[in-house]
Amino acid sequence: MSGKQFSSVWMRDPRPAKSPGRSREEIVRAAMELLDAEGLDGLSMRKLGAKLAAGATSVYWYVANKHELLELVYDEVWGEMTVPSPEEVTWWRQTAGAFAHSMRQAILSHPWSAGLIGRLPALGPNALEVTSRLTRAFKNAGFRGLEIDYAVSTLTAYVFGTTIPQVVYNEVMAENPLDEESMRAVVERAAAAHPDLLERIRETGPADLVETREMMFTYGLAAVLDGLEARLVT
Amino acid sequence: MSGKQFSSVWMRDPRPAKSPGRSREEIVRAAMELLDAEGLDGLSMRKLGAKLAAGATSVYWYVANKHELLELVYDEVWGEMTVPSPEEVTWWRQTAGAFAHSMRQAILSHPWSAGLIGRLPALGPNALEVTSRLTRAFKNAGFRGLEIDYAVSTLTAYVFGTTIPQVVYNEVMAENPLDEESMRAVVERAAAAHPDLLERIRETGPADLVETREMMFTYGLAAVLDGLEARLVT
DNA sequence: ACCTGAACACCGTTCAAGT
DNA sequence: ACCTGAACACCGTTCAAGT
Repeated sequence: MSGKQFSSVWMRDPRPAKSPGRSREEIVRAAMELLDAEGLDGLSMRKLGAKLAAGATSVYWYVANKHELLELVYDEVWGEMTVPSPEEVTWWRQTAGAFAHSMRQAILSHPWSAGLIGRLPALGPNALEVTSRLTRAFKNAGFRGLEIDYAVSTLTAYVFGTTIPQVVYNEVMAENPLDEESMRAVVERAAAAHPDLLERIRETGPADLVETREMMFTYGLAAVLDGLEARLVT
Repeated sequence: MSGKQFSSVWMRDPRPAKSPGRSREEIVRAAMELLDAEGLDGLSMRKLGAKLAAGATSVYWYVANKHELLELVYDEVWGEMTVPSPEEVTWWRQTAGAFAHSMRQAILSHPWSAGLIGRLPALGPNALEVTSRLTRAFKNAGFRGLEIDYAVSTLTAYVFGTTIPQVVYNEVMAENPLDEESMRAVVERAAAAHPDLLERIRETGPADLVETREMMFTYGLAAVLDGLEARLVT
């Protein structure tokens, strides 16, 4: 396949970290600032070095390569997702719903993460923590055995699957100098061969409205949770 | 945000295409072969030129830049997804299920597409065709207004969300020289702080078995369709 | 232990020049 | 109309050398 070796950061022991010089945390923080400001393509090892007021290659002392660095920042995004504790919330649907919204929010806050999801495994400590808490929540709800896994992956799949396209859409809109009207003209021209789509677009209105997006997300989420609940009752 | 201009291929008129020299189709085909063989990082404009027995930059005559080329190959993946016609299939769940499986299969057949999903909009003719057919299918099923959009996006979200992590997982496994047992050791070490996850892993067994994956996909799909159906009946 | 600079092998893209 | 090669401005990464 893609010849290069992989080797995740999470599969090797980290540096001793004596602390006199820079730290891994500092580097990760700087990388995230660069990413938030300039997007995925805006992050280069050289720019990162410059931002740290260091030589272009000093980052390599703390991180084996760029791939590892991306794994680290990706896990930071997982760190912004929250799963309420059983003490805070009693109904499992409330737990699942709160998590889903926080996951969506984390990705929207760091749009570059959408470009990472298809390339990095979610194996960092934060990702594991989130998965673990979700697992416990579904177990407490009464799910058993494989159904726990089904529930967890169906829920996260829904959030990924709805949020990623939205991030992409946001970027197209942001980077295109088209005003709203001519944008719509382009879309309609593209959809001209598909009257059904045209009808949908006309009826929906501008799909970039925040509330519309939020509503669609919440509605689909309810459908997914309903489907899971049906399995729970059976 | 990410300073660069965007401008999708689908938003500008294509070259006249007189046909004496190379063609856009030929280029797209060669690019896909390169991608299938070497993955996303294996595709460079220079290598593509070489594969076409052409100068390194001759591709630029047919395509404005690499981003456009990626949009074109991405839409080819959409071209491999199928939505059964109403004549072939009468029950909407059958249509949705057949589509979901073909979508999953298309992504698994071209793993590099997983790395594209978070970066490109699905605005090509094939993507529109698929979306249009899905829209009609849900409409025929009795969905109305916004619920059609909810249904379409919930379904595709589920497929994206489950298939992408699987592709990534496959790649980690393929590129890691770890045998199955030491791989498991790594995972268990990582999950040591999370007994719930450990239990799940132990109970599930090696998660890379094709049938296990297929089963999980089908099960979660049923849950999603149940959730949609509940909305349909109401 | 940590950081540097030079160097290597690659990129994507532009453009004047060829046919 | 199509293709080329040289050139530009960037990459990620290695490594000997510094402190």
